[in-house]
Formats: sequence, structure tokens, C-alpha cells
Amino acid sequence: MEYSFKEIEQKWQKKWANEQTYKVTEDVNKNKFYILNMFPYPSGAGLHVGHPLGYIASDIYARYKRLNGFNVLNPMGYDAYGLPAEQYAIQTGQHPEITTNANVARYREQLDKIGFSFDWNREIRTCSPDYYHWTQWAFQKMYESYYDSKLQKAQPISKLIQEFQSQNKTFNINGIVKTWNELSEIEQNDILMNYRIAFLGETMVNWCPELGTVLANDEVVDGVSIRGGYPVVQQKMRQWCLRVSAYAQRLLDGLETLDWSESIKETQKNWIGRSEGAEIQFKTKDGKQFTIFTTRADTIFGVTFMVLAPESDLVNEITTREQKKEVDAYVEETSKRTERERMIDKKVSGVFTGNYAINPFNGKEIPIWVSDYVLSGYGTGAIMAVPAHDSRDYAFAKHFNLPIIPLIEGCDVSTESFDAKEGIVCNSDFLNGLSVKEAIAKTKQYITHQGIGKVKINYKLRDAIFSRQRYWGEPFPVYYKNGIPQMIPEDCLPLLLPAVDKFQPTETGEPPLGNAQEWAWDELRKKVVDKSLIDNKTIHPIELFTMPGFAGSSAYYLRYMDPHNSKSLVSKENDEYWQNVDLYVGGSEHATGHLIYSRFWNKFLFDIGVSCKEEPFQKLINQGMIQGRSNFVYRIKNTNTFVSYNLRKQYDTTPIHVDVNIVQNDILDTVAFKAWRSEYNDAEFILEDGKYICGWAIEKMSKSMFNVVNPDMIVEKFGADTLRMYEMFLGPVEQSKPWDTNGIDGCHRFLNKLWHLAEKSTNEESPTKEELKSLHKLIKKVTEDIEHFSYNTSVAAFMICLNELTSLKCDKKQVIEVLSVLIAPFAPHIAEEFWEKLGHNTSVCDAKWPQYNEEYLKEDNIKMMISFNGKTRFAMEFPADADKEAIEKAVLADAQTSKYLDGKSIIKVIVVPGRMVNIVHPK
RNA sequence: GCGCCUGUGGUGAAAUUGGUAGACACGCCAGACUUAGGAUCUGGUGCUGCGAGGCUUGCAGGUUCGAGUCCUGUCAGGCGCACCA
Repeated sequence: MEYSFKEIEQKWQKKWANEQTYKVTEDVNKNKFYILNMFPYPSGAGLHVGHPLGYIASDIYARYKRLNGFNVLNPMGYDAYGLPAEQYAIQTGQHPEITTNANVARYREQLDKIGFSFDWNREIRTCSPDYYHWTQWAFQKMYESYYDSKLQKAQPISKLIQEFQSQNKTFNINGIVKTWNELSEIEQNDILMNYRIAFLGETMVNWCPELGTVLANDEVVDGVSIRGGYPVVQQKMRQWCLRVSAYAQRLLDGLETLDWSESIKETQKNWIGRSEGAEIQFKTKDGKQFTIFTTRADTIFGVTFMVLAPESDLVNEITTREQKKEVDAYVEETSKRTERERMIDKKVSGVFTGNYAINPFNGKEIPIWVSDYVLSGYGTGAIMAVPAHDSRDYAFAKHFNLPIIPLIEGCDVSTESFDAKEGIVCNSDFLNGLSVKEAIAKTKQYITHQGIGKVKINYKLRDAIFSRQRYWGEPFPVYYKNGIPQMIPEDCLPLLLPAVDKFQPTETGEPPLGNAQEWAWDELRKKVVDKSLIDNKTIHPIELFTMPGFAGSSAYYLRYMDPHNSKSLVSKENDEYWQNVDLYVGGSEHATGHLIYSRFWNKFLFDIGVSCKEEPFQKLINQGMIQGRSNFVYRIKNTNTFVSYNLRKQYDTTPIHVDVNIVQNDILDTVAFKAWRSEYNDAEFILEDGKYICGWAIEKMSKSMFNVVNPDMIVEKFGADTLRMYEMFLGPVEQSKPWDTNGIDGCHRFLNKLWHLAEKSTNEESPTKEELKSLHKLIKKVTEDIEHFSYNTSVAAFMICLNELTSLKCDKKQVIEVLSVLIAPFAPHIAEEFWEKLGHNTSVCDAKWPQYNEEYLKEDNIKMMISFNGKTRFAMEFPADADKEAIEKAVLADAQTSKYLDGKSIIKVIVVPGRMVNIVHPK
């Protein structure tokens, strides 16, 4: 009988669905294993062959763990809210809800064909009210919490208020000192905003007019938006923010406990950007005070000017009346430039404020400048400039002809600054003679002691901007009373997103939810307890901003543990059972976005006792990107004649992308090509050896390159099991590699041969010694490979084993029984079919993973390397149980007749490996 | 500029972690069978040379009896961060 994969796969997929084979329930008698893929956002293009790579790899691991007796949670869902889904809807002119549902359905259909062991009972969608209920809930908890820097954890804001009251703490409001109880509600609220973990802040944001929304830092690269590549400008706006920066140190420390790749940890460390330094207070000549941040406190004697960021509030305060006009003009000018313009054009600019600072170490007067090379958002927005030892200060000093004082013995600063933190300090009073390291420490000690500064650690990590002027996102469960945000009562959640017709964003930043004023008032009437407030119109309707894409994706893995719970995000029992994700699989492009937000979000939930683990993802595997392999045809210019690849140089040709689906092994199907597009109907070909050979290149997989390969097509032609095996065979999971359908035949042939071997295997006898050896070699290899995610080599091991069994003419049922279980993670459909034919009435998923027996693996002979006279000469074989004397004897006997030796010059013989035998044989 | 990663046949890649480099697969070559088919099977296939042999893991050194693997330098490619004081 033929291997009719189509029939087999459909049969088992139906059976799995009907019998809920992959449904998982909490079972305290079994060890848990939580495996998770980064859930996809369902784009309109559907899956291409690169998307399932990570899913297949994790599915293999999930099935393997299950066969080893673990209770495996392997869920799947959709990240359906956010910009990409909305942009797609806008482009196609349909409502995002409609496009999202259609895309989800399409994804599901494609995924089902590949035979994953997902538990679809636990499916979640970030845009479904059951789900975003808990996104909104978490936001409210963040609003009602502050970060206690002494305890280093989140605490209820009520505790802070209590402290303010009981300590009778005083606050300076516009120069008037008041105690907490003397403050108005608005003033109290303003103060608390500086502490809340979710807070309203007037901050510089990345405003993208084209997308009509603000963006988080990780959504902007090189001054343009990641989605669409539109320019982004800096603008001050009142926005919801998350105090991610409070968790900077814990986010850094947590990395040490994680089993993640070094490169992704490094990326996160860079992004968090911890730097140890000092804040030093300076006074101006006219008695005003300001603070700077530096990591090079040791260079204080080389400060020849100070620089303020143009956006800094200090600029106004410090600038003298004479210079005001000039400074204002400069500030105005820089504010008009976008981030991108500033980045491209790095020319030195700046203006003198007219004011001078006094160096607290030696009393010298230092001019204060304003320049855009100092950022307002980092440190204090003001620096002390040491041109001798900082390249940016150096460029500035050279440009404006400011003095440069070298501070390291023997350094040459005539053409460039000396930035290295090494050498012996000079020109620095009491620091002279110290190393840079010592000088930094001593200066820090000095400033602390003198009360002119303090040791300070700064982080580059900024607070996340949490509102978007968009429609397709979670509504904020917030309304306003006298401008003060109020949380909608917890038991009134979720606050549903209204169905509106006009959901397009506006360039001015008016949120699309503004089109749903009626909804806002209606919701308020339903959700706010004190109805008189509404009638008096003393309150404003619901917040019209929505949450960003990362809101829904930050704690989704917790929800999978208990997806239908309507009382809480996750029940205590379920959280304690599943703990956290043991294996997380996804792309490394989320290193500074999702993987930071998610860790932050989980740390907060840990602090408030919702999550029992501080880190959400214990082990992380970053699957590589699958690139496309494009094919080209070569058209002779101004004709409709195409010349084959190796003849193209004889003509003046233009390479043209051709659909890879009408090319096989780089040979063009000329008939299909003519039919492909009307302009090629009358195409003519110059062939070589009767074939048209195409050129090729590795490029991104995209529609415009005609190199997109659809998994449906592969499943149709070769079957899901072949697709699964081939994707793994392609190379290491973590490596980026091009897709090349050409090689798939090898995997298909393998399954075909396996099928025929299984068919022939009706012999009930025990396997022979050779057969057992081959089988147990495979068990060992596959077990080890799966543990190490080295799937490409385990596929190879299957092929080797099959070749061996075939040449042994193996026909034993017992062998096929073991093979069925071994292959089940990779090719589950065929495995089930074998299992059933062997007479089992349970799923192969409930089988037991075989253990190998070292006894069968023993080699009769051991190969060893022999070295003579310092040169490795050749390998010799010895019986496995040979002792030292026997080996020595055999080697020396061989040496007498060996062509490598003349029989008289042996000095040293070393036999390796495994057992090392040194034979020193003096002549 | 700083940090991280990767360089092996025509192609995707292996290499028990220091032990006969190129497993396995694609492709290619030759053959078998066949109602010549993009089916199946068998053998060959790193480069070079008629040959014995020689050469070979980006390049140059080093350690070692022995290096793709370890060390130093260098070149190339990729990724991340980047006026972060």
C-alpha cells in the first residue's frame, strides 16, 4: 500500500480534535512542563513557511516531554490588538474587528494542517473582553501602586498616603510650604502622580503624525516608526506612562537567573544601560544652583565649560538677560528639528548662556553653554564638559575654541580626546598620581563628604509611554473628575471597546474614540456609582486613549494557566501549579520590547502577589528567521526573449524575479512561466542543454520578490509530517537560514521508506543484535538531540537508522513499535498510524519514551589514534576489552611492519582517546 | 565608536566538545528497471594530479604527539546599542 499521507493526516487531525487528545488539565500527581510560543499577531498575509519553524520546534519538545510523563501545557492564541492589525484594516478599508476575525480564522486553518499539539481549549485573543478585562485590571493595580525604593517592590499607594499623613510631611507648592492635609485634592493628586507605577505624565513623546499616535522607544528606529517607516517628532504631551524605570535594577539582576542566550541578555543590558557615576552640584556666579551627572568625577579639574540640554528648564533660569534672545532662538530652532534630522546632521552647534558656574573643587569660573548634544531625558539634562577626555566635549571645544586641559600623564590631546579610563592622573590637585579608578573613588568620597554631591546610578531605560491615539486597543478603565483620573470600579470591568464606524486616526492626535461620545456617557452611567456626578456634568467621560500593543502581550502567559477564570487573572492554585514558562520560543526582535515589558509586568504582578515567580520565562530559545530564496530569469533588453543563467553574459540582460513556485531545482517551467503573466505569453527562451536555468539569491521572504512559500502548498504536496521534518532538517533552530524547497524530497523519501519498512514488518520475533544496536543508537541520539534542541541532527539520525535497518532487512514488529514512539514528536501523523496498526487502541501520545541500553551500544572494537615521533600517523583498532599491555604489544608489532616507520626510531607512542596509554620506548 | 555572534564542498549543514574533517540530505555523474516520468533502486561525488601522493575548515601566527574546535592578531559578514556624559 502506498504512503497516502493526505488521508492519514486528515484522519488523525480529525481524531485529535474530536477526542481532545491535547487537552490538558492541572494534575498535581504529574510534573508540569510549560512550553510557550510567542503568540502571533494575525496579519493579512497569512502564514508563510518561516512562521511555523518555532512552533514545530516547540511542538517536538512538547510531545517529547509528554512522552516522558510530563503534564505539558502548550497553548496558542493571538495578539490581535495594536498597530499592525489596525493598519491592515485601514489599508483594506474594513473594520479591524472583521479583518482580525478573518485573519485569525485563516491562521487557525493553516496551523491545524501542520498537526500541532496545542490545547485549543485555552486559546486567548488579546482583543476579547474576557481577556482584556485583566489587562485593564492590571493597569488599575499599577495606578494604585507605587514603587517603594527601600523595599525595592511595589506597594499600595494608600500606604504612601498614610506615611505622608502620619509623618506630617511637608511639600513645597509654588514656594508655599504645606503639610499633606493642607493640600487640595488636585495638589495631592499631582504629588501622588510622581509615585504611581501607572501615571499621567507630561513628557516628551515620540509623535508620529502619519500614524496619528505616539510610539514607545522600541517602536522607533533611526527616527522613523518601525511600522511603516514614517518620521517621528519629539513633542510634549500628557500621556499615560508605566514606571518601568523603577524596575531597572531588578530587570538587570533577574537576567543572571535566566537561561537565555548571551546575546539577548547583552541586548537587554544595553537597553537598560546602567551606569555608575556621581551627581555633583554646581552654583552659578549669581547664586543659582544646578546638578550634573558624570561617570568621570575624577576629571573635575579639567572642566572648562558646562552644557545644558536645550529642552532643560534650567536654560531659562540660568541664561543672562543679554544672551536671552540668542539662546531662545537656538532653543526654538532645535525644537523644530526631528530626531532624525538631528541624527543625520551631527554638526556641532550651541550657544553661550552668558552665565558662569563655579567649580566647587577649585573655585574657577566656568562658562555655561546650551547645546543639543546634551539630552534632557538622561541624567539631569546638564553636564560638566571635559574636552580632554570626552570626544563630544572635545569636538565642541574645538568648534568654539574653548580651553582643553589634559589630566592624564603623557596623553596627547592635540588632535583627539583621550577617552580611555586608564593612566595616571595629573593637573588635578589632590588626585595627582592616582590611577583613574582610584581617582573616581576618591572624588566620589570627597563630594559625599563635602555635601556637594552624591554617588548615583543612572539607567538609560525610560518609562514606557502607555497611551495610543488609536481605536484598536484596550480602552482605559478611567474617567475624569475635575481633571483627576478616577478608576472605574473593579467589579464593573471590563470596559468594552465600542463598535464605531469611524475608527481612523487623526493627524492632530484627537483619539478616534472621540467619535463615540455617546458610548462614553452611556458607559459612565452604567459604571459610576454616584449618578449625581454625571447629571451635574462635573465629571468628564471616559479616557479616550487606548492602550498600546504591548499591554495585551505582557501577561498573556499567565492567562493560559487559567483562561476561563472570570474572578481573577489566574487562580492561586493554577499559578502555583504552572509557576512560569519553562521554555519560551520566539524571535529575538522582541528583545527590547515585549521581553522587557513582560518581565516588568510580571515583576509587578509578583510584587502584588498574583504571580508566584518573579521571572516569567525561564529558558528562551530564539528561532532564526527563514529567508526567501528568490529565482531570476534574464530578459534580453528590449525583447521578450529570456536567456538561461549560464549564457546570460553573452547578452545585455535584465534579471527579473520569477515566482519560485514555477521553478524546480532552479529549472524554469517555461509553460507555467508563459501562463504566469500576460506579458510573457509569447516569451521565447534561449536554453542550455534543453533547460532554462534560473539564477537565485537569498532575500527576505516577501510577496514583491515572488519567493513566498506557503505551508499549505507544501502540506498539500508532501504532507505535514514531511514539512515538519524538513523544517527541522534545514539547520539549527536558532540560526537564520534560507528556505529552499528543493531539499524537501529527501525527507519525503525518508517517510516513504519508513512507511514501506513498517508495512513489511510483521515478524513477531525479537530483534537481532545488530538491529538492537542500530535502534538503541538512535534512541540515545534522538533523546540527547531533543534535549539540546538539535533537531537537524536527530532527523539525520533517523535516516541513518533507517538505512541500517533496511540493509539488515529488518522485519521486526518490535523495532517499528519503538520507532513509532521515537518519530512521534517529529511526524505525529505517521506515528499514530503505525501505533494503531500495531494494535494499540490508545494514542501514541500516551506511550512511553523508550530508554536506551548501553549494553547494546558497546563496540566490538575501539578505534584509536597512534602517534609516532611527534606525528599522528594512523588509526588502529583494538578489541574493546584490550588492556594496556595488549595495546602496547599490538602497536609495537605493527610499528615494525608499518610503512611509516623504519622499525628503529620509536620514541613515544600515545594512544587516545577515551583511554590514554602512554608508551615510552627508548631505542 | 562600544558590545555580542558567525565564517567548513556546487548547496543546507555534521563533527562524540582536542582525536582519521565534510555525517545526513539536496544537487550532479554513471548504471538498473520501466508504457522515457519531476517515480523507484544501486554505485560514485571536497580540491588537485594519469599515478603514488599532495592540498583543504576566511587569513597569519601560537600552544599540543594531534587544532574546525583552545590562545593571539587580522579580514569579512550579521545583530544590538549609540551624542547616554
